[in-house]
Amino acid sequence: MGKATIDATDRKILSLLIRNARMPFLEIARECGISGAAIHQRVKKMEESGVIRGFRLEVDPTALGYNVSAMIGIRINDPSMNFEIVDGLRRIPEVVECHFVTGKYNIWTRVYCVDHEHLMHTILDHILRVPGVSETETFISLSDSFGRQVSVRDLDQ
Amino acid sequence: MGKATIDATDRKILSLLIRNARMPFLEIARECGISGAAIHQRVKKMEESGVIRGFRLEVDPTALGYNVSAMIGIRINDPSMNFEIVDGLRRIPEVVECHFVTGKYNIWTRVYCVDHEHLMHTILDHILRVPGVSETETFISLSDSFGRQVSVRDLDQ
DNA sequence: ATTGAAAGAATCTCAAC
DNA sequence: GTTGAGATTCTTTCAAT
Repeated sequence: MGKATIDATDRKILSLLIRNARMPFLEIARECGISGAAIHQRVKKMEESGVIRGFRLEVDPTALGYNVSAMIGIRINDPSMNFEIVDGLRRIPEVVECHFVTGKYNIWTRVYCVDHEHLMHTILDHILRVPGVSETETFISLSDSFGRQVSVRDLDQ
Repeated sequence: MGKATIDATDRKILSLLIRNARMPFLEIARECGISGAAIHQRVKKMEESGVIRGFRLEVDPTALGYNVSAMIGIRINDPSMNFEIVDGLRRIPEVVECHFVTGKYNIWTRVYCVDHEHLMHTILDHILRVPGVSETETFISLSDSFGRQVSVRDLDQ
């Protein structure tokens, strides 16, 4: 478990909100067998403690015109510039994810682009021009098979 | 743009809901300068057309006890088994993302585990035992620098 | 598509346990 | 932590434009 203490009721609340983040607290209350006020209080507490990072809309990228997605492994030539490099990547709107990783790449990113030309432009004119970035390797995503949240079952059992 | 037609008002609605998926429709209505009923109707339409995939709670995985995340590139030995392999991966709860990609890996996944032992167990006893999977390469995520949705600005302009 | 109106439902706070 | 009650606000539908 993490630093914040999460009980079975909290886990049930989380699992319901993961399915539908707009589920009314009163409906959650009926599912959990406690009052709406208690749900309200527990959700607020989990927001404050950081267990809940936010309520997000999931949008189909293709509906917004983003038809190409790719994973890009990045090697950097100066480990002391980590934060500057991430900041540089953050300024590129096509880059939607960024992680430091172990192994042959130093940074792993995911980008969304309109088409292949846009992807090429994003890599050559933006990612490779971030100071400190030395090489990239691109894996074009042919289809998203699935994406979901971590499971909320009780790991302590 | 995608198949569904999205105008500037829809984009504004999406950008507000991406920030906070529980934002009341009446508040969105005030921001957009149209009625709550119109927002309600537009959101419902975007849900039906698939532009909106869902309203999701974003949870901090470490709060649930998942302290290790990794990207895993997978090579498969039988391209005709694609769907069976994805189904096999879907049955592993630790696998939260799965995409077909071009390049040296055929499938790219992301996993969340409690610790390194759990990660090793997940790879050796679950992922590598999915029929059709031949090799894996693991990149442990040292830290998530950022993660966000695609930008909703108008690409047509 | 958008609107206002109206009924029903939900949110949020609070004093009390 | 939990509760019920109450004031406020939101959701949802619908007939009309």
